[in-house]
Amino acid sequence: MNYWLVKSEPSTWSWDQQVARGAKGEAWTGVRNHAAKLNMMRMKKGDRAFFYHSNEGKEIVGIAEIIKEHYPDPTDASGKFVCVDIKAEKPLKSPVTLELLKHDRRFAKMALIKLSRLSVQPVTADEWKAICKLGGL
DNA sequence: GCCAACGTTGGC
DNA sequence: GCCAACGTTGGC
Repeated sequence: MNYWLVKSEPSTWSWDQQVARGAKGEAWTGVRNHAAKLNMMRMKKGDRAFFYHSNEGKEIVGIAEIIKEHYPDPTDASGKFVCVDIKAEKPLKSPVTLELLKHDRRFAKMALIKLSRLSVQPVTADEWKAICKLGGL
């Protein structure tokens, strides 16, 4: 299984809204960046992704599961970009903030720290485990 | 195909 | 609200 991190501004699409969608999940649309697109194309059904709130909160709030692999983004008229479907799996017991990650050397290589604008990014198994632990899981 | 101008993201 | 980083666009 591979691990990922996806970002959303809570004012646009929040973890609570994701949870409210339940098992049917929601299409993760609107990504218009090729690096992020390539990451989405590498996602497999059953992969897990951290759900990060950018701008407001700036913290990882939950874990989502990829339930449908990439297909053309219906919100993209050009047809060049893709989306995947994800569903909320479970929240972190305590959110893990960007502040915390920045001050822990284990996460210094994460795209979240180094490439702050990349909205869909890979997470290593080690990073995944460490963040789950920090989040109380 | 280069590069300046411009737009967007997202932390601060 | 500012600005750094970085992606995209368009003139040449």
